[in-house]
Amino acid sequence: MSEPLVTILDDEPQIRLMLSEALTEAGFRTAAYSRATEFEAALRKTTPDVCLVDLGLPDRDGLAVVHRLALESGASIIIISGRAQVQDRVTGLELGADDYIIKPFDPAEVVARVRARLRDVRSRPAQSDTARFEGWTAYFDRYVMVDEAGEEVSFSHAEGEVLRLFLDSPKRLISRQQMQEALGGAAGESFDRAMDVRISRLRTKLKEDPKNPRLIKTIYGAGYIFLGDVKWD
Amino acid sequence: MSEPLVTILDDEPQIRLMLSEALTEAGFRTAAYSRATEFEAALRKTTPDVCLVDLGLPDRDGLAVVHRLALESGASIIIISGRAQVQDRVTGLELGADDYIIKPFDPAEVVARVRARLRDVRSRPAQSDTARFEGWTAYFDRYVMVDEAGEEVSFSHAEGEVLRLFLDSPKRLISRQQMQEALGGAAGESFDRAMDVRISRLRTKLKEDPKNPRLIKTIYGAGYIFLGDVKWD
DNA sequence: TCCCAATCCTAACGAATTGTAACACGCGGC
DNA sequence: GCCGCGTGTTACAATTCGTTAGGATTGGGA
Repeated sequence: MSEPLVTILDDEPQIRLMLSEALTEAGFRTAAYSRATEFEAALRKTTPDVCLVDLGLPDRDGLAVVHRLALESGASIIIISGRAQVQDRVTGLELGADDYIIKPFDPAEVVARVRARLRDVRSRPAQSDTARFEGWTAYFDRYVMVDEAGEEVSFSHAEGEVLRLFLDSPKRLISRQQMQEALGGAAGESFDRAMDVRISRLRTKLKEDPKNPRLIKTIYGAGYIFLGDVKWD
Repeated sequence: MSEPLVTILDDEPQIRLMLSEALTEAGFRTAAYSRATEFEAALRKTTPDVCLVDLGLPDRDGLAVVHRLALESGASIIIISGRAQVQDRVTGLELGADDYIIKPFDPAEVVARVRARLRDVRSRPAQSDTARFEGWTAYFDRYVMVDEAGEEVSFSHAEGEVLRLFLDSPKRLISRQQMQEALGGAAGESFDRAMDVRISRLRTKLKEDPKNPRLIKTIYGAGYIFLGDVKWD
C-alpha cells in the first residue's frame, strides 16, 4: 500500500502551498484544490484518506461539502476555518467533521492532527513503548530491558508495573501509599510487604548495589525515589 | 450495549463537575478521577470509550498517562490542557492522543469532539483473509501460513480463531475473559485450560522458543499479548 | 554514644496461574 | 471396523508473585 493521500480544499493559494509542503515533508501524498466543484470532480477518481476543508469557499458552502463528504466517503475530515466561534466548531463537528482547526494555524500541528486521524482509520500502528535511562533501554511491550553492554534482562509484568511507575515520575518522591494504589493493592493488609519484594526483585535485575542503590533510593518512612534521567521514545 | 462511557481525569473539581454535567446531559455515562493512580486503578475494571485527560496532574506526568493509555487501551484519548504551545500539542498528539483541547474550553465543544471520536470507532478495516506479520503470511481461507523461508505450515480451525484474534488486535492485551468469549467458550467451566492448549499449539507452529516467546507473550494473571506488526492485505 | 522500636530488605516457601505432554473422544473417509 | 485428524481433558511441571520470617538499617531518645 502506498502513502496516505491527503487532499486540501482552500481558496487561498499560500495556504494550499504551506499545507502541501508540510504534508509532503511528512511523507504524505497531497492533492490541492481551490474550488468545491473541482474537488468533488476529483473525488470521483481518487479516494483520499484525510480531507482538509476550508469553510470559506467562493463557490459553495464549505459545511455542505463537509456534510456530503462525511456521508459518502470513508475519509477523515478536518475543517480549517477562520470562524472561531464555539457554535461554528460544534456544528462543523456535528455535521461529520473529525477535527476543527482554527486559522491561523501552525503546519506542524496540522501534520500531527492528520497523523492522529490516520491512526484510527487503519488499525493502530506500532507505537514504541520504550524508555531509556542511565544506560538501560526498557522495552515494555516485550518485557525486556537491555544493558549498556547489550545484555538482555527480562522482567515480569509485576516488575514492569513498578519500573513504569518510576519511569513515569523520575526524581520525584513516590509515597508507599501512592505506589500501593498504582499497583492495584487493595488498601490495608500486608500488601506493603509485597511491594518491598517487587522493588527488591527489580533492584536485583537492575544490578543495583544493595548497600548503595544508585537508581531506586529508599526514603525511610516515606517512600521511594527514582534517580536518573528518563527519556521515552 | 449501554451508553458510551467517558472518563475524566482532572485535578480541578469544578472542571470535573462541568464536564460531567455536560456529558451526562448529552447522554453519556461518565466517571471522573482526580489523580492518575486512582484513574489507572479504575481502568483495571472498566473499559471507557473516550478518556479526557488533563496534563497538569499532581501525582504523575499527564503525558505518561496518555502514552500508556494509547498503547494499552482501545479508547480514544482527548487531552485537555492549559499548555497552549504548538509544541505541546504536537507532542501530545504524537504520543497517541486523538485530540487536544485548550483551556479554557466550552463544554459544548468538548461534547462535540467526544461525539466525533465515538463516530470513527465505527470504521474497522474490512477484514481480508490474508495477513502478513514478522516474516509470516497467513492465508485464512486455506488454513495455511508460510514461513519467510517459504515453508508451509497448516493450522486448524481452532488455531486459526486464536491467530485471527491476535492479528486483529496486535500489541494489545487480550484478557483471558475476552479470549474466552471470542472463542465461543461458555463462561465458567474448565474451558480456560483448552485455551491454554490452543495457544500452546499455535506457539509451536509459529516456532516460538518456549522459554522466550517473541510473538505471543503471556501476562500472568491477565491474558496474552501479540507482538509483531500486522498488515492485512 | 548506645539502645530500641519502627521500618525496610530479602531468602525461602507456597498458593495460584500457566505450559504442555499424554490421553480420550468424536467424526469423516476408507 | 480401523485409521487419522482435530480438539477438549487430565495431570504434572514450570513460573509468577504474594506471604512469612528473620536479619539489617534507620532515626529518635535516653
